[in-house]
Amino acid sequence: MARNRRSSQRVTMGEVAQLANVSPSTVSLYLRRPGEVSPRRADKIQAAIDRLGYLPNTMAGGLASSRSNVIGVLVPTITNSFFSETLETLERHLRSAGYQLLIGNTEFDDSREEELIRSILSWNPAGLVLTGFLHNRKSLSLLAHNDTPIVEMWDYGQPGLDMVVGFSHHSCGRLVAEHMLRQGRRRMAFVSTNFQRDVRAGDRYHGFRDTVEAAGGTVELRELSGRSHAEETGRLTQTLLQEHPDIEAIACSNDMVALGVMMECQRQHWAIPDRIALAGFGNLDFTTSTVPPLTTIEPPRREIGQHTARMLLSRLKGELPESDRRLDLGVRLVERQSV
Amino acid sequence: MARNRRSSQRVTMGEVAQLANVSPSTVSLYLRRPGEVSPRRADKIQAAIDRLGYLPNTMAGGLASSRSNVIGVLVPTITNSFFSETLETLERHLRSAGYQLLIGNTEFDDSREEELIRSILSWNPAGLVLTGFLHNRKSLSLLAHNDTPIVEMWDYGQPGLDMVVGFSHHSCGRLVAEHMLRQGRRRMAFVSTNFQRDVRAGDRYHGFRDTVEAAGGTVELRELSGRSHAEETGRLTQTLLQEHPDIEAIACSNDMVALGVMMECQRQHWAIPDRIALAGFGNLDFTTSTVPPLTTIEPPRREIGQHTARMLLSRLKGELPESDRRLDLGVRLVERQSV
DNA sequence: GTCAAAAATCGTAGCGCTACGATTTTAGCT
DNA sequence: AGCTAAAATCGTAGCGCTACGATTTTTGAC
Repeated sequence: MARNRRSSQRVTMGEVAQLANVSPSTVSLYLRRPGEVSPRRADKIQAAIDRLGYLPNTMAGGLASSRSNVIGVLVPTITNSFFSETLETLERHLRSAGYQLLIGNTEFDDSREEELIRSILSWNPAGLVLTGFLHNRKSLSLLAHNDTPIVEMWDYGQPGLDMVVGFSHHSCGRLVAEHMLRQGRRRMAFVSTNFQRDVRAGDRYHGFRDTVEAAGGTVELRELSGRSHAEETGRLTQTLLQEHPDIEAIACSNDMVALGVMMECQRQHWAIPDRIALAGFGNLDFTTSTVPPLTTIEPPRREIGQHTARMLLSRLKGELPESDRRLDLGVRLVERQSV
Repeated sequence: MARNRRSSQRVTMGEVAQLANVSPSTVSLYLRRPGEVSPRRADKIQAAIDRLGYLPNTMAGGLASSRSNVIGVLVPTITNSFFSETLETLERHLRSAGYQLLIGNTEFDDSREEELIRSILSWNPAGLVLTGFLHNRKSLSLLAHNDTPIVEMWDYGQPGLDMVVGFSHHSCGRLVAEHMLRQGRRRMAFVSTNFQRDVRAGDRYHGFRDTVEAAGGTVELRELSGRSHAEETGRLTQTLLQEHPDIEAIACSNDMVALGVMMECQRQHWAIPDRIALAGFGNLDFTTSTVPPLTTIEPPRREIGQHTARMLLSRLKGELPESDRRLDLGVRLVERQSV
């Protein structure tokens, strides 16, 4: 059944034109602006398209128009509901506007990010979405030589390259700290994924520590070696509370870490929140189901996707004023029973 | 600073050639097969590329060679560690072989899948990766008129369109059932996400029910209205156990559902596993941290990605015999303390 | 019926690159 | 030095489409 040599793309616009008895230009026009073709031809063209199973060749179109419907998106990892929900929303909004997402995984590594930026720019994308403000020197130079619209998302508070949609991670830390202080806690700890890996976790820590210390409290820091891992988190929690048995509250860089801490507390029979208050970050699905339900920070995951899409789209239409290129979506403390 | 009208792609291969004092063909050759260019020119060309910040235009290249380095991947949702881990692995393996992933979200909707297939085929992709065997009529016809290599992943046991990498969901159900039967349970229930939405959850249910009933047990089915939602799961569990207080074991279509059930059991003081045995599917991160840790099925998430990539790559090199186009990776029961 | 204006259609010239055969250069002999 | 084979380089002709100005057809006022 394998008909041709290779190239799955067989039917061309010219063949459609021939069958419909019009010129290729008319077919092209019909595809791009159907309203400008007379109904009679439009029907014949559509019939020919259906009959032949014609699919336009995106590359040829993109080359000829020197525009592309590609938007590149780089996230540290898609294995993480933070970014995957943003991606899903972003995808939905951009696709309905006719754009195609090219997704890349930086794995929290800026030289990988550079490689991906290079690869995506070679598609001549209509836009580019990056996570955070941290890019290496070469990436910055690549982007500087390029007038592609760029959104930096999931952070806020630095100038940024072009457009910014996110929230302040420092505020997240502050919010948790204020809540714990309000509950009368003073001796705190912060258990975190690795700062090297995730700079934004570092920002949350600083917001937490600054607020606690300003109120006369203390913060003990524990950093995991990599991403959150239940076993390591358990061990870390155990030694933390052996060394500092007076700790009254633990803030975590994210909900997975908080879950690890919570399970260790259950094993050790340290009651939450009576003996130890606990808070996370992310408001992941399971946080409503733990016992007790986890107090956490709700980051605007889907909103980031939605507003990134909106900004990019209006920017591409050339109607986004300079003043609207920066958006702080803020965060919300979700008060449950763990603090 | 905005120099040109539009088109972020400014420097062409011709300009590089001019600066390096060679013809454009030589630059092209250098980029594609560097070994065939003399070291002297190679250096000059590389210098020119660096100096001008040249980035090749993927679309032009793709059009000219009528090949593309694009591989389309369709998953039901990326907001789910099942698929996102497969995607991450797939991405890593394929990118290192020079391919670019075009990811689409079908949202468990086959007309959306069709639209995405159309959109991806218009890129003239080198390969296509789909989730499962269920595709609508038009999708099948699109694919039939097209000799793009296709992998259907995350399932096994049907003929498939071309290549298949996955495991049997029926076996997952059977494995859980056998384990529960071994523990002496007979009156069972299955709490599931919606079958309409996720056909594979239905297969797991059938595997479970068939095995239990063959051993003389009973299975009560409860289906959620959509994706797993902690609150609805809790309600469903409560009424299930009111109506059938003799139930001794609950199998769930996935770990999130199992977590919802577990939390409801805790609220109602039904001891797990003494009063009720519980099992999930997926072996998600949190399953080691629950109390008690959850018995579940480990699907080969990363292996699917890895073998899909391997198969696709060797197929693209034309060296994958017909006999190696189908791979059952199997699953493993992870015995913890909930059953 | 005639004619100008508007609408519809068409032809041509690329977009930036690759494939491949033609041509030039180099290397290795005698 | 002269010659041949191999290696390196180049020129040309597209890939399938879009942009845009030129041409043809239609419309409707008189």
